[in-house]
Amino acid sequence: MGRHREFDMEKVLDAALCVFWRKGYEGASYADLTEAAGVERPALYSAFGNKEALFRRALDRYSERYLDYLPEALKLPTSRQVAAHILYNAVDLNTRFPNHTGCLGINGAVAGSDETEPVRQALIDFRAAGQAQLHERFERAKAEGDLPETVNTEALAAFVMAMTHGMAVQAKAGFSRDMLNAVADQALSTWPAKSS
Amino acid sequence: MGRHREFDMEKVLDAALCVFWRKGYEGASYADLTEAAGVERPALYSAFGNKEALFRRALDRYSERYLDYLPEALKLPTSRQVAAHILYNAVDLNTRFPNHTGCLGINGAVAGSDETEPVRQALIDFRAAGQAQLHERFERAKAEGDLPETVNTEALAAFVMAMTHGMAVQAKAGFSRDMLNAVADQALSTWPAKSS
DNA sequence: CCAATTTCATAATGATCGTTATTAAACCAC
DNA sequence: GTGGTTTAATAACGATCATTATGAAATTGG
Repeated sequence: MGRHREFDMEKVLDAALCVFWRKGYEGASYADLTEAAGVERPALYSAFGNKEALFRRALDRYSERYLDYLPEALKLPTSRQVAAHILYNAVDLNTRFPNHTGCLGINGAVAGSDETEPVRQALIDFRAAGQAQLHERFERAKAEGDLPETVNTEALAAFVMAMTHGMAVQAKAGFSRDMLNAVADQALSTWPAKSS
Repeated sequence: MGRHREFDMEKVLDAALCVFWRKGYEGASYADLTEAAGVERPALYSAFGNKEALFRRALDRYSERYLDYLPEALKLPTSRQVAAHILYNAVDLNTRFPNHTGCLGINGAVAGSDETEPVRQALIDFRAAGQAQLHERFERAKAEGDLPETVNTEALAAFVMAMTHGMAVQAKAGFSRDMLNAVADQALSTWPAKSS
């Protein structure tokens, strides 16, 4: 019994996601969030809890809705294809929406006040999870002979992630899609080949 | 005439720089700044102006005190040495101080509220200036035959900068110096050789 | 030594922050 | 329909934000 909820929680979450994506965790105020969502403050609190909980829900939704290219990439046959798929899709995602360029995993919080520390750590974990999957995939590639025995797969995964982070910063700075694709080309230009 | 200033402006500026370096522009409050500097609020305002002006002064000082490796790098004989000098020195700077890891150019502001927009833009310009110098140096390298005629020097400069940005994010996330050096190794292994 | 001037420290400014009482409206079971 | 329950909207909460009056302390020129 009781009154029915009048708003669509998914739409509200999408609106909040866009605000966080654009302004980051600390830069997004409840005034921004409620305006974007078209809902009053208490509705956000009753539906999602506090700001940190809302951000975590938005981050989850970000994974589900926009990062499907990551599991896709891991299924590709060669490590180079995996990396290329990730980098070019990251460029696409980082430049597709003029209202929120870059990546939530970076824009969300790189540095901030002590109060934002749990969110900053959540984003560190979020990025580390992607890197771990990539690392694992590269280990498999090494076992399959797709990568040389000498390669440092952990560093290689960190390198690919560093590229996505760096391009996300550049996308947020207004770099064009073409420019970022050229940067990705460069990153892939001499992928470690199985020498001998 | 009049009373003398009792604090050292350079030391106060250094203290403010460390706070911004650690918490970013938006995450650094005057409570943080005054505590670190050991001076009261009105002293900061009378000496530097408002928060934005203080940040800009801190950014200038950051360039002078910590980014001397950039002009050093540009003087090196080959483009590969230039890039290597930049990347390894960036790793060193990003991991040298446990209290403020990463890079002010990134930690300062990637995303934020609308109020922080001028500072965000100043950091974009700051990073663009470094990239432009690098681009120019690579153009010279091409003219000297150090780089192939076919290379996209703008994308190459953007690639090196993307690496520094990405590694700065990772340094702020707690990556070790050794790990980041391995990432830099990887970035340089993709360096374009003058084929044939 | 006095007057003018500058810096200092204390404390207050209005605004905005994230978070909730509070009350009216809408719904279901009975 | 009526009572119990959930949501909606208004408005307020204390805390903190960046910024600044205010007045005492300190210094120099006359």
